[in-house]
Amino acid sequence: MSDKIDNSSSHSNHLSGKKRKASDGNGSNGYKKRKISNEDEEESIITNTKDSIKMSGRYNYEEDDEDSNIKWKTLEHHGVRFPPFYTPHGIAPLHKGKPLILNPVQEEIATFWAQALGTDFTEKETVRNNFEEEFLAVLDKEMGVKSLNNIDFDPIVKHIEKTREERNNRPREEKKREREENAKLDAHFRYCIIDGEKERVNTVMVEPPGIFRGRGEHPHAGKLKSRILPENVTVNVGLDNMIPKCDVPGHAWKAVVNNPEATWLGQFKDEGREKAGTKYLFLAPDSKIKSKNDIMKYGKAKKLKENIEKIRADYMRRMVSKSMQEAQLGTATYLIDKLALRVGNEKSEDEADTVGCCSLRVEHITIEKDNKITLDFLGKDSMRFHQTIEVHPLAHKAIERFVKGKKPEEDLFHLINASRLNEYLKELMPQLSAKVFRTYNASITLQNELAKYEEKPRDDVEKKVKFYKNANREVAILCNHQKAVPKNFDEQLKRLEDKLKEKKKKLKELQTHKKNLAKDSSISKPKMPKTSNACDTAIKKAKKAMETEEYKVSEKIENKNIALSTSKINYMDPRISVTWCKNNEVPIEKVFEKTLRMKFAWAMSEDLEWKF
DNA sequence: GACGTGACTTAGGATCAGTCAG
DNA sequence: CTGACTGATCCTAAGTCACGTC
Repeated sequence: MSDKIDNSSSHSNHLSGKKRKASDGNGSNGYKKRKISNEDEEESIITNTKDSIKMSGRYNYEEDDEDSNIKWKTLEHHGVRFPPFYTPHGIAPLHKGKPLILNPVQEEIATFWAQALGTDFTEKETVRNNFEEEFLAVLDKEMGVKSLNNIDFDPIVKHIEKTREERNNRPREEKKREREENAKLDAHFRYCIIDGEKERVNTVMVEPPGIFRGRGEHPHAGKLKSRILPENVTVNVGLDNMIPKCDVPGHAWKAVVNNPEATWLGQFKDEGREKAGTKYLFLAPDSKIKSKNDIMKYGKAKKLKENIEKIRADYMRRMVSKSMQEAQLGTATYLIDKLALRVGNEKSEDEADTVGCCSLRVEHITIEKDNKITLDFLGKDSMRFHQTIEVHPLAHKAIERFVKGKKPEEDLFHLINASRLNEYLKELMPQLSAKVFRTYNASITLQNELAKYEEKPRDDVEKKVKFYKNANREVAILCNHQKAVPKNFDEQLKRLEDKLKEKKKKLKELQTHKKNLAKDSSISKPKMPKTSNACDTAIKKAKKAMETEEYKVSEKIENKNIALSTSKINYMDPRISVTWCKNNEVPIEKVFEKTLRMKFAWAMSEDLEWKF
């Protein structure tokens, strides 16, 4: 196979596979399907229909107009990687004390379970029931297994532990070699050529089989994810580009399509799981396409900023409308704006019960006195939102009106939904949708917080970075970005606090020593400065060390369950950070790690005067 | 409108790799 | 040299939103 993509950015016309030939015929449902004459195999090439397909298979790119959906003209890549097939270990679990001999398919599934054992996950009733149902279904009837509880997976667990140990204990060299080999394989799939440019691909491997782990109380947690084979995978390739070779022997892609209206290189679906959606393999965040989308996203948020007064006035007006539906639109928009809530699309019974603004139920809200309300619900990823907030008196009144006479399980905003709300937002500003408020509010919060910084000449970079992180934290809190408290948080904190105590003690000692020295300059103590001047220097240093520790402790506490990274990656316009850093002489790498600097390369050279 | 779904962004946790103190 | 810690990267679930269909 050609390695052109791997090691050069030059155009490759020699990617593996066969060059596609001209097309014929029309197909169905959104794609145009064509057969290619070919000696030994049939390949169907599917081309996106919509408008362009009118032109019998070739796009006339010159005619692309502004609002065309075409995302690229040429796209060439090596397809997708598959995880290795399962190698049976032959260890039998015990069924009622007797070895249960499994075939490789059964054994693989038993091993998934054994791998998960020992965690809370496998103790959940839903998980056990789902897994039991699926596992028993693949066992042979004659085995007579009636319950998961009758199977002892311990032999497999032991085996897994042993192999893990062995793998860990391999010589350093061998591990390194394996890593390098893997990196090489990865590199083969890691890049594509899109519109003549070499770009990184974000994900190159399809998901391995295993046990589905939903978040929160997911009704399907514990079900099986089946092995994805090339027959489940569709690849998207430029019409005149090489078709990636399917290098799993004896297998072939489900389809090869030419869909320049989409940016994915590959997509796959676990046909065994009805409710599972299509998964995609996309480009990396530093790619042109992703960057362009990001720029547009922040552009929209900035536009919202310019119109925010007008928009707020509008939804406040609606909030008091006689029409209940209008009032709900206004109030929901108010909450989305004020609390940075997500819009809240409807969800099915087959998902965890989480909500956003439009799907809030009466049971999620408590009306308090003094214009306050308490919101308590599970949002995306089953993250809890629990806050008591003072709202505008009119909002308070409106909410009282919506709640009246409803049962706890009824919708707070029963006359609207996410798409109705977004429709309304479109009237206010073209392209406006609910999520733009989150981007806007995150960005404006960061900017306002950072603007509070008045440089004290003596502030060093460390202090400035601390200030930045505090601003970042405000945004994370606004967006309710949380993380699990680390398992041994208390120990870790204690260790830090001990260290701080030590530094404090050290400082005290130095200070007393200095006083003593002043009384009697002949005093000499081991490891202590000899002169008053030397004391001053040492004290200064010790103070600094103490402050650093102090900061570590407070950061640890303040970030206990707050995730700063999500807002950095997705919400705060990077130009705010870039310009603040430049204006305050903070090296950008102190606040943006390497991947962020790559993702936001487009923002790195922004003018000092730029404002969100 | 309700509903399904395609394509994309957003999300937290797991894992990996490098670092640092003991 | 080792084990704990940390930051970066990987993984994939879970949202949003537009669009087509009925």
